[in-house]
Amino acid sequence: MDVVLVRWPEEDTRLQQLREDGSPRLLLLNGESGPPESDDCLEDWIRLPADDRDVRARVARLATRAETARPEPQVDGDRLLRYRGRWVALSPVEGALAATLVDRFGAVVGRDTLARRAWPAGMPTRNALDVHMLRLRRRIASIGVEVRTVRSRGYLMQAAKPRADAQ
Amino acid sequence: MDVVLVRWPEEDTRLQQLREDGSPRLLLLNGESGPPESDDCLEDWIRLPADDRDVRARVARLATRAETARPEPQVDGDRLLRYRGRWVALSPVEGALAATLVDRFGAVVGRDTLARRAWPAGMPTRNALDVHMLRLRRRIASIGVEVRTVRSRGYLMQAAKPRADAQ
DNA sequence: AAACACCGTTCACCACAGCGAAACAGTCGC
DNA sequence: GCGACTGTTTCGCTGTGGTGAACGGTGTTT
Repeated sequence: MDVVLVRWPEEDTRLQQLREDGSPRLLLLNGESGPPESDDCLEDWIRLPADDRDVRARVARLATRAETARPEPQVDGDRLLRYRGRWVALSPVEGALAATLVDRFGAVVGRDTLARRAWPAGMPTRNALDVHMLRLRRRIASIGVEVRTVRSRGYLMQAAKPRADAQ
Repeated sequence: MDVVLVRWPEEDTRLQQLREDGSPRLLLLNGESGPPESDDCLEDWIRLPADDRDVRARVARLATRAETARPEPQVDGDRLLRYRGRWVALSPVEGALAATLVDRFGAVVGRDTLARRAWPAGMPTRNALDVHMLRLRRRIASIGVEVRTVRSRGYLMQAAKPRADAQ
């Protein structure tokens, strides 16, 4: 999503509209005007004149926040798992598992739920799910998605976080 | 909560600690150093020299965000203890104990109350509660929650503060 | 003050179940 | 025939809950 640059306070009307839309925005403060009060994470400001790198850094940060504000991946009709511009092709079974996990992204999905979706007629072996989950994990790691185990409850899909513990 | 001012890049070590703690922080950039990459809403930066009003404005904004973005932890249906975007999976016994403590977050919960919730039929051993409380403590430390003992009264769950005045 | 009981912490150990992972084999499509 | 996909077996790690015991701090009794 693009970050909108707003001169302030000149373009206050435009700012109000952007706030309502939830568009990420960077306010460029002219002269002596004080910074506006807003605790919205998608709004930032900088006082002019400013280093061009600093402006770009704030724009980039707002863009990242706007991206991560809705970080749900999706599985399209061709069994491509897409996430933040990247994608991987999945096999039929993996696609079914991934679709189920994406539906409840960030929450736990039970093993039985996953099994019914992947094998409506019944799971071939108790261990089949584990093996396919292992293969799914290795694929989606390349696009920054991970599946974590919640013992005796199921699996949970989330954005891959570099740090270990907790997410 | 107080916003911490950090000179950057000089105090990088301190910055890492603050990030882990989830403390709101304002980076004061010296000279030519570029702004750090972080999309955390509780982190902001400003280039020195800066107008004092601007620094105060950014500090105030961070403080507001820190206030509003401070919910209580929560134990969901799958026994995940969630807190400030992070989570850990709990075992059944730990989940029962954590749920009881979360219900009275910040207040003391008696040992008998905890024991009844975890073992409705009666506690197996005398120190079973202690052992499970020890395990729960170690687990939840990773997401910034702690359980403190109130001798002969019970236990109290709260946000983990890396405070120096303890002990 | 010393002895004591009480309370809580921490560790080591065990048995069990869930899950991970490799290795192998069968099937299908190009 | 080759590679991708899938199913199956086997081995072993690790989480889990329970138990006993050592350790230490605290307040009370003698």
